[in-house]
Amino acid sequence: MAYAVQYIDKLRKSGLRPTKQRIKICEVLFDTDKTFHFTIKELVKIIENQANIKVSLATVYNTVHAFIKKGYLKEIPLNASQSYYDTNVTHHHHFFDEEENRLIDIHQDDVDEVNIKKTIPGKKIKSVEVIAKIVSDNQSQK
Amino acid sequence: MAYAVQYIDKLRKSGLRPTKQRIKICEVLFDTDKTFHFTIKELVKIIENQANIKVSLATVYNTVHAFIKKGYLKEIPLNASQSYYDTNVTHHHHFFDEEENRLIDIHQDDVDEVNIKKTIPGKKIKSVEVIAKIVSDNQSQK
DNA sequence: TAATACATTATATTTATTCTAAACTGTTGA
DNA sequence: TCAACAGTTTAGAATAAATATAATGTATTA
Repeated sequence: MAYAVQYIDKLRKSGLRPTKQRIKICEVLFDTDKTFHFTIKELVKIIENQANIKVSLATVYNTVHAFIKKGYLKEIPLNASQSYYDTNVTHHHHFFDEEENRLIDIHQDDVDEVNIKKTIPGKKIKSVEVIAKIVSDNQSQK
Repeated sequence: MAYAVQYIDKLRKSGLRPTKQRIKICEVLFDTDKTFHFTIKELVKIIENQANIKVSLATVYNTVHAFIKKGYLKEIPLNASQSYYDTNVTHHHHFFDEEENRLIDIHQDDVDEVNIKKTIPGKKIKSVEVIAKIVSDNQSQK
């Protein structure tokens, strides 16, 4: 309950009324120093395991999307059957291990700033994401 | 028919027998200087409009996936409901215009080489993709 | 050219996501 | 405080992309 006030604020700023379910979602997402990656299904499972509150898929989808729109969460661009989300909304990038279906953060400091020289008339860049796919390194040859 | 021999070769190297349908798919994908982006549905539509050959979704999926595995096509990492593919398999990046659901190439020359300092034990980098989301630039303030 | 192994197809299945509509709850103002 | 309203939750239905299935057809080979 420590952060309830913040969560109510976050929800209101996202245009959502603070309800039991939504506050529970906030607790799972933001009640820790550590950021993490998740899918909707995983988030539902975490909530089920942590609380005696029942939350429907629809509510979770709605809330997550509202937070993304507001910038409190980020969707990670990937070619996976499910969408992956990130509680870390600071500027950083990702490794994606397709063999293990695992995402790993790459800190901003570990990549030089991506500087794109090309521009598109009437458009501005909203975000720049680097996705580096990694695979098992079965001994470099020789 | 000009490139039939190449296509048969591409198919065989991908572990596929050259059939009418698959050669038609090759013609649509590779019978031009220009590279392009496509979804499976779009590809099926192009084939239907160009040929009197009927090709099922399943065949198109199978063939496209075999080509991706072999490196003749690339899948573009995105959060869209459908998968987007690219006939340009050279090293380059993309703008994604979410408002118009449109992909635009960014040539290698228009981005500095992305140099990732972090490494993951036992893993090597297979590919590095930059996705820059763009939105309408409704006048920069002031 | 016959036998075999692989392909094609229509259709069914699976699964993530979105939609719907009925029941419920937070909010507002009297 | 409470009634009325607007927004919310939910189970289940709907949608749609992608994959699987199995019967029929075709390329390959010896």
